[in-house]
Amino acid sequence: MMSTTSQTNVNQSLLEEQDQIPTQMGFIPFPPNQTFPSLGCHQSLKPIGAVVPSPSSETASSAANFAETLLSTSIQRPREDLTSCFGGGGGGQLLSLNRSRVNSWAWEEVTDCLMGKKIGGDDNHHLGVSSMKMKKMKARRKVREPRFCFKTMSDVDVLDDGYKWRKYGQKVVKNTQHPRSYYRCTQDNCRVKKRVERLAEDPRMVITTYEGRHAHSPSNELEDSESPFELSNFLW
DNA sequence: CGCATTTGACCAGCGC
DNA sequence: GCGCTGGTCAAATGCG
Repeated sequence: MMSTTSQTNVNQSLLEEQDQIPTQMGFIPFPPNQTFPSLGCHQSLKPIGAVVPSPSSETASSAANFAETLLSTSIQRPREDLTSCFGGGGGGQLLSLNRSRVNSWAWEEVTDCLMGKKIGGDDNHHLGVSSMKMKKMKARRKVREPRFCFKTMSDVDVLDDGYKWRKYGQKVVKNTQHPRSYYRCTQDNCRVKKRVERLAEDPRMVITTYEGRHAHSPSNELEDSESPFELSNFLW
């Protein structure tokens, strides 16, 4: 457990660190005193902000809507507040507006997601082994899912979010001392992935990035009395 | 023995 | 065109 004072300090330091978020996504700080029950967080886990694909000015309001959808399941936050986080309120410079070519796909698809479109159709299942492998190799670069990530103050790397994950890779990325871990949802028809890494500047901070939508409910029936319903809402 | 994790290799995308 | 980097695969290994 950490005090409110130290949590505030963390939030302040985060505002300085936002430009160093690896994916250069937008950052939405959570209210210091709020917990994030829909993530199934333990008390030791302190989500302090969410990161979404960096919005351009014309899509800032959509980003706010997106974030609102994600966050409204567990915390109450005025819409105007969110909008200001994305620069829509003027002076709310709480995120990096760099929209690199690398993550532009993510931003566009998040927008598609907001519009209710289905993305990432998965019909390439019946292929010969070698060609399938090649298809996979190519597809894995082209087919991208909407992403959402957040920072968490935690001793443990992997959040207990109610879903079962299988680790499929680990990589030391440039300019970081801590390896990035890659996880995939263990459900057969679920293609959701997540990446977990620690901030180089502050190893106490864990950045978890979710990619894709869950096509099922959380695997473990949460004894958590909070609200499994909210959980499924949040993690798609 | 079955499942999860580790880890080296491979590939595609990107910048120069 | 080449080298670097991130993301993924899959065989090897570990663990219950």
